Amino acid sequence: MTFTDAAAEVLRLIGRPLHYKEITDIAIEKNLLSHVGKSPEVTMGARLAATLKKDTADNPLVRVKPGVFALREWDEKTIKSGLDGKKGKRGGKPEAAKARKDEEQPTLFEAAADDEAAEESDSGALAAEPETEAEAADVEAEPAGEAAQAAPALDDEADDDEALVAAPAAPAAAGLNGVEIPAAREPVPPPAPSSPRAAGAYLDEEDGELEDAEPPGPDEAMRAEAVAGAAELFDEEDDDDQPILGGEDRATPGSSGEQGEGRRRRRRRRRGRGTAEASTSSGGLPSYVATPVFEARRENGREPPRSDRTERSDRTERSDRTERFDRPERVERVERAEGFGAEPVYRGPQVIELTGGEGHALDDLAGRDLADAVAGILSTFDRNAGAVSLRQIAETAQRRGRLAGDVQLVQSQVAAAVRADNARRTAAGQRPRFRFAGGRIALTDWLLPGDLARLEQEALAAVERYRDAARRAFARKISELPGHAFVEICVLALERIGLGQLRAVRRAGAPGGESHFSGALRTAGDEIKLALVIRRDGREVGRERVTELRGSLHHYGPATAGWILTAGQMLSGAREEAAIPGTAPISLFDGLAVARLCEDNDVAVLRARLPIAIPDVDLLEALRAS
DNA sequence: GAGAGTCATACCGGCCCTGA
DNA sequence: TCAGGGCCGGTATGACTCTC
Repeated sequence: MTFTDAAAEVLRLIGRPLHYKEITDIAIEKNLLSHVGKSPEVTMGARLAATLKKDTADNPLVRVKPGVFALREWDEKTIKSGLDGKKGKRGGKPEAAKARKDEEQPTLFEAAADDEAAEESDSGALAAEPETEAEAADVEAEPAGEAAQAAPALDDEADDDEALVAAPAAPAAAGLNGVEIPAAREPVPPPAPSSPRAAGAYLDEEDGELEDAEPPGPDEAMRAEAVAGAAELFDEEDDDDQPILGGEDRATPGSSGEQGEGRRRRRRRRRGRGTAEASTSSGGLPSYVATPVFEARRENGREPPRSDRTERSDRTERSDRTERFDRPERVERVERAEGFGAEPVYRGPQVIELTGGEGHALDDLAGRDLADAVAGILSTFDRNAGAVSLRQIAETAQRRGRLAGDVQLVQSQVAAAVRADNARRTAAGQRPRFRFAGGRIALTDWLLPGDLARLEQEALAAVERYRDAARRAFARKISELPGHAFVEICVLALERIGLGQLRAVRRAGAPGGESHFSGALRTAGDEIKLALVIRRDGREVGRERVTELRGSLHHYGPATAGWILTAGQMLSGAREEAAIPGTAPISLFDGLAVARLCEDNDVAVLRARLPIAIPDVDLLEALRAS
C-alpha cells in the first residue's frame, strides 16, 4: 500500500484527524506500508504534502492543521471533535511546532501490544504473552475497537507525553547515576507501596482489557481513548505516593520538566554530547551498555572504564583496544569510518595523555594502561640508540611531571607491567610490544624493518575498517530480522554476558512492538536486577521511552536498572535522558551496540582469523648475540 | 512519463546562553 | 532584566532516483 493509501486507511481506522507521524506509526504498526524506508515519517509527510498540493478530486485527504490530516469525507464536526478532544486533554500547546505533541495522546497501548504479543506468541518467540484471554478478542474487535487499538502512538514520541504525566515530582534516588550501572548497587529505595488508588488503577487497567473485548461503538471508541489516557501506565505512577525509582528532580516545580503547564519546555541540548559523567560511569557493566553507547568512546577518545566485564568480552574488547593504542610511535591512525560508531582517531604519540586519562601519573597507572604509557615514553626515544633502561623511563616520566612516587618502585612496576603486557598480547595471538635486553626495554617495532612496521600498521588499519564494515553489515542484518528473531538474538547475547533469571514481563499499557523481561545480571559477588525492553520493531528510542522505563522499574521484579535494546537508533534525547545523574540507570543499546554485544559474545557471528607469520625478533636478536 | 520513495535542505519556532 | 544570537528539533518542500 502506498503512503497516501496507508494514511487514508489509518485515518479511517482511527476515525479522527492525526498527525502524519502518528499516521506513519500506525501504518507501520498495522503493516500497511508496502515499503518502509529510513525515515518513513518524513516520507509520509512529504507524500501527504505532495498529494494535497495536487488537490485532485480523488485525493481523500485534507490538512486540518500543520502536519495534521483528516479524511476529506469527514464533516467539520468530526474533525473539530477530534481536534478539540486533544486540546482539552493536553492543555493546548502551540499549534504549528507542537502539532505533533498535540496529537500525541495516551491511548490503548495494551490493545496494540496485545496484537504484538499474540504475534510473538504464535511465532514461538520468547516474548511477553498476552495478559488475558480477552486479548484474543481484542484482535478480533470491530472496526471501532480496532480504531481504539490502532490509536496508540506506539513510538517513543508518544511516550513523551506519557512521561509528562508520569515523571514524579519527587527527589531522585540519591547516588544513582543515569549511566552508571554500578550505581544500582547503591542502596536503592524499595518500591513504594502503591496507594490504594494506584492499585485500583492497575486493576482497572487489566479489567479494561476484558471490556475491550466488547465491540464498542463510535462513542465508546472515543471514551475508550479517554479511559486509555486515564488508565495509562504512567498515571499509575503519578498516583503512587512515592517515586519508585529514578524520580526526577527535573519535575520539581519551576524546572524545565515541569508539569501541569500543559506543555513541556524543550530541554536544550548541551553543546558537545557525551558528558563526562556519561563517559566515566559505565562502571561495573560492559562498556557497550554505557550510554551513549558509542558516543562516550568517541567523545573521550577511549572507551569508558570497566571493571568486571565478563572475561570473554573483556578479552575481545581488550584486543581491539590494544590494536588501537599499541602503536604509539605511529603518526596518525587512519581515519576511521565517520559517523555513528566511529572509533576514536589516535593522533600522535602522546600515549600517556591518552591512556593515562586525566593526567595520571605513571605510578598511578597499572596493567595495560601502564604498559601503554611506557610504550608512549619509549616511542619518544631514538630507536637507533637501542633499548632504554628502566631508570631512564622513570626519569623521563618524572621530568614530564608524570611521576609522583619513588623512582625505584616505579621501575619494578614498569618491568612487571611490560612483561604482563607481552604475555597478554602473546596469549591474544598478537606480536609483543616490548622486548627485554639486559634489564633494558625496547619496542619490538624498533627491530622491524620500517616498511614491515608500516605495512603492519596499514594492515591493522585495514582490519579496523573491515571490522567496522562487518559490524555495520551485521547491524543491518540484525535490523532486518523479524521481531521475534531479534528478541531471540538479544536474549541469547544477554544470557552470554551473564544475565540470568530471564522472565517475560507482561506490561499492560506498554507500547506495542516491544518485549519486556526482567533479569538478573550476575557480577562478581553481586547481582543487579534489570528491566529489559527489547524493541521488536527496530524503531528508534526517544527520551520518553527512557523516562517511562525508569519510572516503571518496579514492574520488573523490581529492577534497579533498565536496559533498552533496539535494532534502530537511540535518539539524542534518549541518550541525554539516560545520562542524567541521580536517576535510576538506564542503558541503551542501539543497533550497533546490539551488534557489538553479539560480536563480543559470539552470537550470530563467525570468527575469522588471518594468520600472519612475523619474525620473532626477540629470539632472533638473542641468537644473533650468542 | 507518471507515480512513488528517499534524501537534502531551507525555514520556523522554542530554548538557552551571554552580554549590555 | 531583557534582547540578541546560536543551537536544535520539527516541518515542508524540491530534487533525484527507481519502477511500472
